[in-house]
Amino acid sequence: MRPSLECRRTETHLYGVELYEGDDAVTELTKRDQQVLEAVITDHIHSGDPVGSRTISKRYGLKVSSATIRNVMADLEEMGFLQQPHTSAGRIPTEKGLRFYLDSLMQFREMEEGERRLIRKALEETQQDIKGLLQRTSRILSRLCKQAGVVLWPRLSSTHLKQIEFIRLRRQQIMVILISKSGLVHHTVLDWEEDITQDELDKYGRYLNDLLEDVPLGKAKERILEEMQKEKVLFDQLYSRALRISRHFFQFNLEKSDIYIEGQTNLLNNPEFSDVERMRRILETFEDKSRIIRLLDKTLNMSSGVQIILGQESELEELQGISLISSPYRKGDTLLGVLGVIGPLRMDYSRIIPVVEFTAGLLSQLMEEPEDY
Amino acid sequence: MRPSLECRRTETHLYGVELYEGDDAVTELTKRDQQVLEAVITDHIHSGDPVGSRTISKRYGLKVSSATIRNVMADLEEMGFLQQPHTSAGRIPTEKGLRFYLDSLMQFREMEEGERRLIRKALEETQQDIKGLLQRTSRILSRLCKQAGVVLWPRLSSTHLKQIEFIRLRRQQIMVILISKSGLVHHTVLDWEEDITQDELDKYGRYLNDLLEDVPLGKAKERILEEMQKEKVLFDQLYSRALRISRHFFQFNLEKSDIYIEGQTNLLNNPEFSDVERMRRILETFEDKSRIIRLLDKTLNMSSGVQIILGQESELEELQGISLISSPYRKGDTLLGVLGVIGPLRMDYSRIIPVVEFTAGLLSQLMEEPEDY
DNA sequence: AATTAGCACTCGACTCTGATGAGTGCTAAC
DNA sequence: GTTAGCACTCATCAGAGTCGAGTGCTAATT
Repeated sequence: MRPSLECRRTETHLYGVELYEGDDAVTELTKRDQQVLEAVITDHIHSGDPVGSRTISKRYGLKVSSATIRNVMADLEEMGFLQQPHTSAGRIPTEKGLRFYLDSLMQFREMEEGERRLIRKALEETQQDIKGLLQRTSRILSRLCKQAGVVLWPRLSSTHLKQIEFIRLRRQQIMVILISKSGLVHHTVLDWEEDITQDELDKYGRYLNDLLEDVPLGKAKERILEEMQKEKVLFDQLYSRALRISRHFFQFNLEKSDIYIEGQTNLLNNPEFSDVERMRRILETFEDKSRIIRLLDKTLNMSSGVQIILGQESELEELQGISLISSPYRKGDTLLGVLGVIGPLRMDYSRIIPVVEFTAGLLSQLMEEPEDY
Repeated sequence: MRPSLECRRTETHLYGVELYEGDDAVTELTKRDQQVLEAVITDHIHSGDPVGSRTISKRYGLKVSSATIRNVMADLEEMGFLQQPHTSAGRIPTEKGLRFYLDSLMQFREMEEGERRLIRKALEETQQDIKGLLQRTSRILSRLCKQAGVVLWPRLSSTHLKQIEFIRLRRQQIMVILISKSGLVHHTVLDWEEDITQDELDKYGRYLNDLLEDVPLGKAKERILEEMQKEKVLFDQLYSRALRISRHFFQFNLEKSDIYIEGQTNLLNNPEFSDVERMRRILETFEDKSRIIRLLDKTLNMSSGVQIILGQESELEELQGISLISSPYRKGDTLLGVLGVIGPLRMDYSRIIPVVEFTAGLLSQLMEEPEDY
C-alpha cells in the first residue's frame, strides 16, 4: 500500500535533472510517465524486488491496463529512468530515475510524534558532553532509519577557543590541549626542538588565551601571523616561541576531523547486501574513515539543506549501490558538521529525509544553547 | 604440508584439560591418539574442512593404514575431542580437542624476521601519541594475523598523574581534563551544583596536582579521602570543594576503558563466517564494545602470558565459534591493558601466539621508555 | 591382540531435467 | 491511443541421478 503523503516538496536540486539528452530533442515526461515512475519506485522501495506492469496497473490508481503500463515502462527504460535486471523480470529504477524522483516526484511523509520524541529524548539526555551527544545522535539515526547513522565532528576551525593549554610531557615533547567553546576537546603531542619548562609553557598558555579570545579558530592562523609581525613580539623570545608553537599546532590540527558511524550491522539486513563480498568492500570503506570524511566534507560546503548522494555521484567506486542522506548542522551562522544516514539506494526517502532534517535541526539548536555564564 | 615446528611449549593452562571424565576411569590418550589429534587439528586449521582418515594416514608420518586411523578417530570422538559434522564427513576438533591441543600438543613456530620488522616499524613510528600508538598496534595485529586486532586501553587507575586541569565551560558545568604520565588524556564534563570561577578552578588544579603527584591513580581515591580527614581541610572551603569534585570525578572515570578493534572485515574472509546472519551477530557484538571490554578485562587479571579463550569459555553466546588470543601489556610491574587477536576457532595458533606475545612485549617496552626529563 | 584390506553404506555436493509462473514485447482489434 | 491476447523469455524450484569422500564393520593377516 502506498503510504499517505503530505504535500511538501524536496529542495534537493544538487544534481539537476537532465531532461535534455545529449543532442536529442526535449524528452518530456508526461504526467502519466511520472505517475508510473513514481509507482515503480515506491513499490520497489518497499518490496526490494523488480516490479511488473500488472502490479502497477492493479495496485496504484492508474486507470489503464497492464499493457499500456508496459509501453510506458519501455519508454521510461529507453530514457534511462528504469532498467531491467533480466528480460523477463520487472523494472527497477536507475540512479537517474531515483534522482528525478527525489527532485520532482517524492513527497515527504509527516514525522510521527513518537519519532520526534525518541530523537529528542536521545539528544537531550542530561549528560552534556559533546562526544556523547554526537555519538548518541548517530546511534538514534541508525536505530530509527534501520541503516547506518553517521555524524561528522565539528572541525576546530569552525569553533571558538575556550582555552588552550600546553603540558610538558618529557624532554622536547609537549602536549597541546585545546578546548573549544562548544566543549570539544582536541589534543596532540608535539615534538619541539627546544626543551621548555612547564612554567614557561604556562605563560604561553595565558598569552595565547588572551590573544585568541573570541577569534574564530578558522582565523587563528591569520591572527597569529599578524601578531608575529608586531615589533614587541619579534624580539621577545617568549612571545615569538609561543606563537611559533601554536602556529605549528594549528597548521596540522585545524582541519582534522572524525566521524561516528553507528549501526553498520543494520546494513547487513538489507537483502541487496546479502552478497558477502560486496558487504566486505563496503565495511572496509567504513573502516578507513578518511574517505567517508572527505565525502561528508564535500557535502558540508555544498548546501544548507538535506542532500542526497546516490552511488555513482559519490565518485567512490566502493560506494556503488550506496546512498547517503545528509544534512549539515550548525551553530548560528557557521556550519559545524554533517550528519546523515547511509544505506542502499533503495531507502525510504520520504520517511528518512524528514528524520535527518529534524535531527540536524535539533542538534543545531542544542549547539546554539546560550553560553549561560 | 606440516609447517616446520620449533620446540617451545605453550604455558596457557587457563582451562585445565579434563582427562578425567565424570565418574569414568582415567581416559589416557596414547601417544598415537595424540598424534592423530594433532594431525586432524593442524590439517583442519589450514584447510578449514573436515579431515578424513585417508588424508591423515597419507599426509602425516604415521605408519598405519587409514582403517587404524578410523578406529583411533572413533575413540577420540567418543572422548569428546573430535566431532563429525555429518555421518559421511571427516572429523573436526571440538573445543575440548582444541583446548587439549593448545595446552599440550601445539608447538610454536618461530617468527620470521620480516614479521618482527613489520611490527617494530608499525609501533616505533616517530609520532609518540599514545592513541595513535594503540591504534597502530591493533592495526598491525589485524594485518599480520588476517583477523581482527584488538587493543584495550590502559585504565586511568593503572597510571600516574601528570596533570589535572579544571575548566569552566558554563554555569555549573566543569570540564575535567586529566593527563597521565604515559600521555593518556581523559576528559569529562561534570555538572556541579555550585558555580565556580575559573580562577578558583585553577587553584583546585594546582592543589590537586600537588596532592596527587606520584600517587598511582588507582590509589587516588584513598589519598583524597585521607586528605579529607585532615583538620586544615575540613574547614577550608577551597580545599574541601576541590576534593569533593575530584572524588566525584575519580568515582566515575577511573575504571572506564575503551578498545580499538581493527580489521573486522578480515573476519568476513573466513569461510566459516560466510553465513550472513552469523556474521551480523558477531559484528553487532563488536559495535557494542562494552561486552568485549569486559571480556578483555577479565583476561587482564588472570595471568601474565598469552591467553586463549575459545568460544564457550567466553560465556558470551554471541561469541560462539570465536576465539580470542590475548596478552596483557605492562609498564614495569603494573599491567596496563590487553591486546590480542579475535578470529574463528580455526586460527593458526602456532603462528599467531608468538606474534601476539612479541607485540605485547614490544608495546610494554615502549611504555617503559625512560621518562626522559 | 593389534592391524589391515575389503566392502557396503551414508550423505553432501553437483548436475540435469522439467514444471511453474512472473513478466515481457508484439500484433491486431477496439 | 488503448487493450486483449498470445508467444516467448528466464529465474526459481523441486526432483532424480551421479559422484565421491568418508565412514563403520567384519574377516583375514601379522
